[in-house]
Amino acid sequence: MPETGQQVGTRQRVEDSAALLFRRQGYAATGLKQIAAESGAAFGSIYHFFPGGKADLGDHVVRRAGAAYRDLVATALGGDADPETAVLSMFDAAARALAESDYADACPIATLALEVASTDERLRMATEAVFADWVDTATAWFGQWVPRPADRDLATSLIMLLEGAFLLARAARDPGPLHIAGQSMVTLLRAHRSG
Amino acid sequence: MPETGQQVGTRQRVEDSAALLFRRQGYAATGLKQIAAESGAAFGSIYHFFPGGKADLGDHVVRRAGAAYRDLVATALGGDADPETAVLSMFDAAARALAESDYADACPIATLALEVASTDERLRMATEAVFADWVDTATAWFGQWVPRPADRDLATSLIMLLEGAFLLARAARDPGPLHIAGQSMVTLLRAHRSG
DNA sequence: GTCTATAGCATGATAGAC
DNA sequence: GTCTATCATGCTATAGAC
Repeated sequence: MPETGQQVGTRQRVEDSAALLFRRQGYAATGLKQIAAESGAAFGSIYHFFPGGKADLGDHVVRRAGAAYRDLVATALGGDADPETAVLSMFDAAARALAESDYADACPIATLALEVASTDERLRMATEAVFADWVDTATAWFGQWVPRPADRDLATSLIMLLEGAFLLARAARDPGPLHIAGQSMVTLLRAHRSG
Repeated sequence: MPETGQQVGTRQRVEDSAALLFRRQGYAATGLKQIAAESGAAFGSIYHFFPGGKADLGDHVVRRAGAAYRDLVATALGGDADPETAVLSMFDAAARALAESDYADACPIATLALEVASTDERLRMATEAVFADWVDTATAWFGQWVPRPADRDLATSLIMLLEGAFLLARAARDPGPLHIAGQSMVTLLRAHRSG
């Protein structure tokens, strides 16, 4: 079934709306009826595309949004030749996007990940796979300038600082933490390049 | 009404159970009936002590658990004379506590903070106040060895690394991120002391 | 594939007996 | 202060017409 024209199918509209709502208000607080209303899909269509119900939809959304955000961050990092400048501009871009969305669009899966970590093993494993993918991607990027195993430690610290900064920035409605995180990341990179 | 003996009142049992459940499964997924059952209190007692209902209870729990966790971290940091050793042992203690709770007890307010950041202004402000209090406390601690304004940047990075590490560690059921975060924090501290 | 209706069960909140 | 019953509403999930 080839896509004719740029029309967006019902399934994708459902996934997009679910991703947006899970990101902004979390998994438990988002109802399937709200997703149906937001996406313009009939309630029954959700169960047509995701027979396993909410958990099935959540699993798909986590993996799809996770891959998309990895590409977004990889693009933000890859544009520059100097790694320190690239790191700073990536955190700046994240800060700008967060403020422009009225502090709603931070990490697409962090809220859900914390909610399900101790309550839903299937969704927990989906978030684990996404974070591992992000760390792998960042490890390969840092590997251009830093030897093992420091590349992986830097990559893990990058994700941790970004996630922690998103948390503080959303709670305070202030982009400041993201800029501090960027500076700290530059300091860590310098220490590992000279050391 | 003086406390006679070490009996724990109904109000505190409700707060304790709510704090535990909010921490492990989040705010939206935790029902008042579950809190009543867990604490052994009658359902109506919750509304007796918290007339504003769930939001009222959540606000109290966030501030109380936030202050308790600040004291816990401050104690973990303050025990040692050497700041680098103190930072490492604090992250080690956090890793141990997390693993021993089967990756359930990480930050007491992070899940709730992300859930309410864009949906409940009163609770968002409660989490903002708690994080600001933590950063202030850590800033004063770093101020013993590092001049302004680096003390505040280090304090913010400490909280961000701790929160990001908790997220990755819970998702992967692995304490590794907390140890990497501790090492990165030591690197940041060294850079600011020599620089 | 789309859409509606509804079952079965939870929720937050309230009223009122004791 | 404690406890129970209940209301109105929401949820996930299912069944079945079209």
